[in-house]
Amino acid sequence: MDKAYSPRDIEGRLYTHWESADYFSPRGLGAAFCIMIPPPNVTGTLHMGHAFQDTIMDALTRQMRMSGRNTLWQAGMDHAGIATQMVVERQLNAEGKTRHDLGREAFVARAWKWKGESGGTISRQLRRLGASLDWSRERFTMDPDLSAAVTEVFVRLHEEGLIYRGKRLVNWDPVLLTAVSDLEVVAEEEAGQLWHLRYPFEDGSGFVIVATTRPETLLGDAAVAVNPDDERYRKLVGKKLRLPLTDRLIPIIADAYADPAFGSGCVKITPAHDFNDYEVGERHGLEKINILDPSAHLNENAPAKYRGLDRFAAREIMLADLAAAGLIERIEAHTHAVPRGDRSGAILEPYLTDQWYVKVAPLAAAAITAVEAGRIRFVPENWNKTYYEWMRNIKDWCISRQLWWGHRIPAWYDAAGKVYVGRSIDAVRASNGLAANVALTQDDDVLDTWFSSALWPFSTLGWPKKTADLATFYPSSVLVTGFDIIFFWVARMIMLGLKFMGDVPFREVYVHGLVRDTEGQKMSKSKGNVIDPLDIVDGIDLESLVKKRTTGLMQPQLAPAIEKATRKEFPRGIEAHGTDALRFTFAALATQSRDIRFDLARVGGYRNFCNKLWNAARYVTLVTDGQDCGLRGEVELSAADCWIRSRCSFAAAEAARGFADYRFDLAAQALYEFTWYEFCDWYLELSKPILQSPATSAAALRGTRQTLAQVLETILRLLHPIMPFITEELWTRIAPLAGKSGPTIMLAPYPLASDFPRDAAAESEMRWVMDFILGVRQIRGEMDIAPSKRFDVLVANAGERDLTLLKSHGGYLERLAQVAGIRPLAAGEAAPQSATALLGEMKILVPMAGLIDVAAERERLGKRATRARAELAKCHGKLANEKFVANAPPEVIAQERGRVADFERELAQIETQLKLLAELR
RNA sequence: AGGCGCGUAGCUCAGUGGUAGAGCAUCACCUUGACAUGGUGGUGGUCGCUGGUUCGAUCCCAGCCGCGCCUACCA
Repeated sequence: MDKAYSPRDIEGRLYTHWESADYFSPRGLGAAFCIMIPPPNVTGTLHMGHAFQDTIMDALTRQMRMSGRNTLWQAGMDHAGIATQMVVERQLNAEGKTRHDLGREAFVARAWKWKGESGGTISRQLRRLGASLDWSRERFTMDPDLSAAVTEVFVRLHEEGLIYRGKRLVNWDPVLLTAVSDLEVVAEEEAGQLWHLRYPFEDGSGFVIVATTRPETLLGDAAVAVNPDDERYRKLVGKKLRLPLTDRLIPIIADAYADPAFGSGCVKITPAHDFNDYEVGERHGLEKINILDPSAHLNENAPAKYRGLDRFAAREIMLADLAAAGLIERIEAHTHAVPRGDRSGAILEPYLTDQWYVKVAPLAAAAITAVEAGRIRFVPENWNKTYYEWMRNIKDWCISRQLWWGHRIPAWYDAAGKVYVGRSIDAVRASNGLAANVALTQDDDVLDTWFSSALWPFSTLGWPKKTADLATFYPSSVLVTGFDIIFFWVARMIMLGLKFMGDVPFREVYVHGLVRDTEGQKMSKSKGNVIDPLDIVDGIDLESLVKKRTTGLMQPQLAPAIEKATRKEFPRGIEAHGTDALRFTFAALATQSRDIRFDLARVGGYRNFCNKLWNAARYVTLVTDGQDCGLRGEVELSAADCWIRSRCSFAAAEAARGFADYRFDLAAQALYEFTWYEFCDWYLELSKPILQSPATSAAALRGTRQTLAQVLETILRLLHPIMPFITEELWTRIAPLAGKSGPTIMLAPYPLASDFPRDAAAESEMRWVMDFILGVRQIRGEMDIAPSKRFDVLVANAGERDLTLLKSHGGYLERLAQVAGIRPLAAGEAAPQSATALLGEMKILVPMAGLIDVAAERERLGKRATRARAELAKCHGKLANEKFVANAPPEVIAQERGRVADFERELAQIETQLKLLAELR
């Protein structure tokens, strides 16, 4: 074995082996366990969020697979309507073309071609991460059978009246030229202005003042509203106003929507361009005057002067005209939320169009009940509040998109514009008695990507066919997701799963935090703080990293700042850490927190852990390979052997608990600590004196060798879900030594706490041994005695147990404490001038002659005395409090009394010692 | 405006109604025969602030300060 762990050499080889051996497919005899991967965008590349999430899913999947469950991690990808279409359009733009130059059919063909080229990227990256997805079942949301599921759901919902088509205001993206759902709107506070405009009375007797942030919309005004309770304006209701810049007259109406406290108390009502105004317009039967075309240029309903102008150009000219007419009362600075499209970044317009909607309320009611009844459990549980909050206020879902890439809406129109919904054009003709010669044209729109995503838990398993897979794997066991898509995806899967499968799509939803950079910033290309997870795995030099971060920016002017920050943060680029170290880091970072600040230093620490494990295995191999490991023959276990076996049982319990509670951080920590601090730091060292002593019996040799191999083999299995590669590599070497066999660690059983016996006696015995060693080390460390310096240690005041333990463990003590010899003081023998450590009643003495400076030892003891006195005072304070003694549970009081005794003894001994030092000076 | 969350060592984070922990960083010593990606021993915290409940609060409750996220928004 090499001296250092080198991940690069093994990762690719092992993954290929696993996949070709078909280890990822369901095979366990136990109950089904299923996770549906949140399908990544087909043309996407792996980012830190994916890597984190997929590590968690893989860890769960591997742990369950090892535990004998019939385990499926469903693979697949999403067609990502808008995102993919934008990418392909950008490619076309680079060629100087638009999608309209190609036409729909050719454009869609081009998108498929791009899917074919780029669609493999992310699955290759997932393989690098060690993700044990069942690739043989990989699905794509636009596969024929998944598309059929989409159509089926659409048609059935339509038949039940839960999908309808209607003309109403939607959030319109004038750049992408499509409607988007409420969820795709991001409203950010932006600095703007509030224009206070004068609307003159028809009779010229004055004016009212209205305020607006979008003055150009006045061309679509249908009224001005005042509050019915507003004394100032009550008399004006019904009067007519002359709408500026037009020749139209609009009425003053009374509506509670107008807030008397805001501005003048008068509000302009533009039913076709504002969601609130739309409602007011409906109440008052106002005309909806649409003044914009789809690209947000003013249309034929605007006065000729402004017609054809972009909304913002028109605004400037109109403001100038208003100013010239003396109709601007004042202008004030005003910050307000501006709605932008989450993909395009364009300012959205409320726009009057025909769209398809899902009537959500009935679906939401069942979905709320499912969570309330505990049929779905959120982890951490608090997320159900967020879920309820949204579900109880949910509005109808606009599902049509004016795009070309996606599932075409299964609706056809005849010449008269009558709409027919059906599974196919033939089905439509058949069920409506339409002859073949009746012209039908299909709806041009496609469905929101999230519509097909919502079906993912059952469409991937063959629905609407009643398949064996559906029977086995639906509902899936757990959904692993970020809170950012609870509304987009989780809620909709629950609604449609309940509707079409009659059961929840998953039993639990594990909601993890979002990966951010060290500063807590969201990682994004434009911020230039993105880290490619595979660059952590393979390493990347600084120049390549700078280049990666600064090319292809939407705003190239940011490049210098990004370059500077990158050079500062990673002066030497990023070292290679290997997949396992990255995965372990993700597991360790998987706390319940919402934000996960990614810290590269931590990966370094866990890379070291990999190396530690590697070298532990190297040692175990060295001392056991070719030796008798007790697989046959008599075996005798030492106290140390029993101790580490007992500790291993605890570690297995901790790991199991961590996995069961989705506390991967705690599982990772428990395994890290057991492996490093107990197995490596102590047990491997304890094994050396045993294995090297000529006095050790053959049975005891077998016992220790067997324990080394068995505990290490168990550690490997415990760690495998988090660190699949190194554990597999080492397991193939270690398993035979531990008497285990099998083709792969992947299918070896996950360890149980009951695999090793708990042994309280051995634990207490070894506690004594370790405390002894620590006591001597502490003196050595604090007294600056060179590690190479051997000295004799005396013990005083040793009890019977101390003497027994001293006798049986002398070998460890001398070796691990690096001392020449240990001997109890004879009866009546005077202790030489010594530095001391305490172990219960017993004193450990390190004679000072030639080793220790009196002043230094006095200082050291003084420090300890101070600490002990402070603790003692606290304990005394508590015990002096009558109420404490009266109310605290007896075991707490007993514990407190015990502490008093301990500290008092320690203090007394320290003081004796100090006095001794003073006398001998 | 409503909802949710956070504030613990220099940094990133665990944690518990009764001795405050880890990783990284830091200091000292050490090329000991698994590992310098290592070993040994240290340094470092009035657990955001103020009250309350309690025998006892970093933990529970209330208020405040600071920070963040989500939802809905006054034109």
